[in-house]
Amino acid sequence: MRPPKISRDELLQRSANTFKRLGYHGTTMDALAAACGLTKASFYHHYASKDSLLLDVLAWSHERSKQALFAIAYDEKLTPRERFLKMGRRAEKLFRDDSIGCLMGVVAIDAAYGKVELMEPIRRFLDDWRDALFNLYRHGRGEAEALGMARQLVSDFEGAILLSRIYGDTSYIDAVTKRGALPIEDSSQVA
Amino acid sequence: MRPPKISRDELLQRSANTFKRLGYHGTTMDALAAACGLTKASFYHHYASKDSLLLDVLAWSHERSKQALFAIAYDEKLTPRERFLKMGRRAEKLFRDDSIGCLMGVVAIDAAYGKVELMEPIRRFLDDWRDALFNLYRHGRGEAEALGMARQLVSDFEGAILLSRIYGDTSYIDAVTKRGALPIEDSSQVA
Amino acid sequence: MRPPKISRDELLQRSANTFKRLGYHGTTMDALAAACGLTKASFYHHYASKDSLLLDVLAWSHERSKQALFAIAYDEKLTPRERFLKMGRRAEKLFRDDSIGCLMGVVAIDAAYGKVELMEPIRRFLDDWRDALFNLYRHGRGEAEALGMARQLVSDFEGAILLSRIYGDTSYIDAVTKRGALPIEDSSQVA
Amino acid sequence: MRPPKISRDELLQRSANTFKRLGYHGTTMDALAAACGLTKASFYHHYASKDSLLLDVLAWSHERSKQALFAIAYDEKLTPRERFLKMGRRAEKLFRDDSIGCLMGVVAIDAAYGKVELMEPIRRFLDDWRDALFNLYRHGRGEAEALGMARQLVSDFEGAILLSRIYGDTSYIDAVTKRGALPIEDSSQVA
DNA sequence: AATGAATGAGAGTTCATTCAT
DNA sequence: TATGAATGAACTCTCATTCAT
Repeated sequence: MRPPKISRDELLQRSANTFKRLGYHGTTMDALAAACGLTKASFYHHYASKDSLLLDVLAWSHERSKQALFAIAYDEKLTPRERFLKMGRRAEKLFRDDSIGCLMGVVAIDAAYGKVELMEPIRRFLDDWRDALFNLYRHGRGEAEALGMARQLVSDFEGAILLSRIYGDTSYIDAVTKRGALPIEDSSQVA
Repeated sequence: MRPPKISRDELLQRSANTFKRLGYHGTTMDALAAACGLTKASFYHHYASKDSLLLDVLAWSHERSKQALFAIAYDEKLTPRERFLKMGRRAEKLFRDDSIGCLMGVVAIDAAYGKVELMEPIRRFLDDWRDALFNLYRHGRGEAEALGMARQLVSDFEGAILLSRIYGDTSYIDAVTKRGALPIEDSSQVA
Repeated sequence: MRPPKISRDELLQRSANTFKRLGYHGTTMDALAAACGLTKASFYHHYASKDSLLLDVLAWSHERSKQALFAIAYDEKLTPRERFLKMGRRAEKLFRDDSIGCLMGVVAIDAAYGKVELMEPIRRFLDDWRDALFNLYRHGRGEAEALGMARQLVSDFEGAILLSRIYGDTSYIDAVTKRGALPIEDSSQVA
Repeated sequence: MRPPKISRDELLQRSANTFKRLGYHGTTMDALAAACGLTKASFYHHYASKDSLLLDVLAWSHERSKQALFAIAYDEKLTPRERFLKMGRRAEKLFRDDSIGCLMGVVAIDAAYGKVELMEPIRRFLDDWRDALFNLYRHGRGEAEALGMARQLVSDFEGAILLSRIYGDTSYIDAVTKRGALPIEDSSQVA
C-alpha cells in the first residue's frame, strides 16, 4: 500500500503549531491539511473530525512537554537550581516553536469556554507543570508554601508567554525564570 | 426615526463581554445582536462590520480601564501601597465581569496573529497599564528597575487572569496583587 | 422588510415534490433551493436542516392528503360508492403531481430504515388513509372484515403508485380503484 | 495471486441486501465493503464502480427470482393453485431476507428517476413476474383478462412488500397471496 | 487480490453582510 | 432605526474512486 505522506507524530506537531498560531476557530481544516502537505480529504483519513484531532493534539502536546520540560525537574544529575534554569531555557524554546504561545492557553481562551472535555486536559497539563516546579521548591520550606509558589510560577509563565507573543519578545519568559530561580538554594552549596 | 433600543455604551459593554467570553472567531454577529437585544440586521445600524466593532470595543475597553483601573495609580489621595492594593481589587473585579478573562489577551490570542491594527491597540493598553504600575514602583529605586518590575507585573496579571479563567478561581489575581505589593514601601511611613 | 420570495406553503409543496421525485438522499439542498427559487443559504433562513424540513414536509403532506383525499370518505353528501370513486380519481391526481409517486412510500424506502422519527409519521399517514377507507367498507359487513379490506386497499394503492411510477402509466391506480369499488353497495339503491 | 476472500455470488447477495436495506444513495462503498468483509479498496478489485455493481446486482437478483420464484409457476408437478400458493410463500421469504423490501422497488424509487439503464432491468423483472402469474391465470379465461389480473397482482405484491417494510409485518404479503389464489380453480378438481 | 493512504467533487451548514420594507 | 429575508463565501465533513505497495 501507498506510503503515508506524513507520520502521526509529524502531523500532530504541525497541527499543534497551527492551532497555536491561529487559535482553534481560526484554524481551518484546509490550513491543517496544508500544514501537513495533504488535501483536506486526505486529512480526514487520519482524523475523523477537527474536535477529535484537537483532543489528540492536546494529549500529544502534554506528553511532549512532560518529556522535554517537566522531566527536567526530576533529573537527579542536576541541582534543583540547575534543573530550574534548564526548565526555563527549555520553556523559552518550546513556547517559541513556530510561533510564540502556549497551545493550552490558546485553546483555553479560544475554544474551551464551558467545554469540560477541553478544560480537563488543559488543567491536567498545568497541574503537571505545577507539580514539577513544586518538586524544586519543596526543599527547605513547607509543602503549602512550595505548592503556592509553584502554582504562581505556572501562572507567571503563562503570562510571560502571552506577553512575549504580544510584544514579539521572549525576554518576558527569561525574566520569569530569573525571578523564579532566586528562592531556590543551590544544592551544591548545601551539599 | 425611532430612538435606539440600546445606548452606544451599553452596546460596547455587552459586545466586549461577548468577545471576552467566546473569543473573536467564536463570537458570531448573531451572538452580539442577541447580547444587545437586537436582531442581526439592526445591529448593523450601529456598526458596519465585526472588525470595526472590535476596534471600537478595544478602544472603549481601554478607556474604561484607564478610568477605572489605571487612574488609581495617580490618585494622590492614597499612598502608593494603597493605590496598588486598590488596583488589585479593581482588576479582580473588572476581569471577572461576565466571564473571567482580559479582552486584550483574548483578542491577542484569537484574532491578532500578524494583524498590526489589532496588536497596536492591545500593546497600547498594556503599555498604559505598565506605566501606571511604573508610577507606583519608581519611588526609591532606579527608573530601569522600576520599569522592569512594572513590565513583569503586567505579565503576571495577564497570567493570573488566564489561570483564573482556566481554573474558575480568581485567587490567582489576588496572589499577584499580594506579591506585587511587597516591594512598595508604605508612604505613610515615609511621609 | 424585504418580502419573502416564496410562501411557506409553496416552499413545502415544492420541497415535497422534489423529495418525491429524487428521494431523500438524492435530493440536495441545492436542488431544494433551486426548486424554490432561492439560494442554498437563503433556504436555511426557512429551515434549519434537511431533516427538520423533511419532518415538516411529511406533516404538510399528511395534512394536505387529509383535506384533499381522506376527507372525501366522510362527505355525507355523496354515497359511499361515489365517495370511493372520487377518492380514486383524487388519488390518481395527487400522486401524479410533478412526478408519479407517494412521498411517504419514497421516504419509507429511501431514508427511514430504522428511524422511528420518520416511520411514525409515515405510519400515521397510512393509518389515516386506512381509516378513511374503513369508513366506506364498514356498512353491511363486520368491523374486522372491513378493517382488513381497508388495510389491503391502502397496500394496493401504494403498489399501484409504485408500478405507475416504474411504467409511467397511472392506469394501475385506476385499476385498484375499480376493483376496490366492487364490494361497496351503492347506497342509492339501498335508500 | 491470493484467492478471493469472497465469491462473486456471495458478494452480489450481500450487496443486494445492503442496497435493499439502505437504498442506492444511502448505501456507501464503505457499507458494501464492510458487508462483504473487504476494505473499500479491495472491493474495487471486484467491481469497477458503484453503478456497474448495481447493474450486476439487479441482474443477479432477477436471475435468482427467476429460479426461486417465477419458475414455480411453470412446475407441472403442481396444480396451478398449488403453484400460486407456493409462490406466495416463497415471495414472503425472499422479500424478507436481511430486511423487508424488494430491491427492484427500492432502486426504482431511490435511483432510477429518469435513468433508462436502471428502469429497463426493473421493468424486465416485473414483466417476468407478471408472465409467471399470467401463466397461472390464463386457464379458464381470456388472455386479456388474465394478463390484467397478473399485472395487478404484481402491483399488489409490491404494495404489500412496501407496507410490510413500513409496519414491520409481513402479513400484508400473505393477504395478497390469499386473495390472489381465489380466482384460481383447483386443477385437481378439473383433472 | 488485498489494502492503507490519497484525493476532487460535492454535500450540508454557518457566517458576515446586504436588501427592501 | 428596526427587521425578516436573501446571499456569496467559506467551513466541516462525506463519498466514489484512484494510487502505490
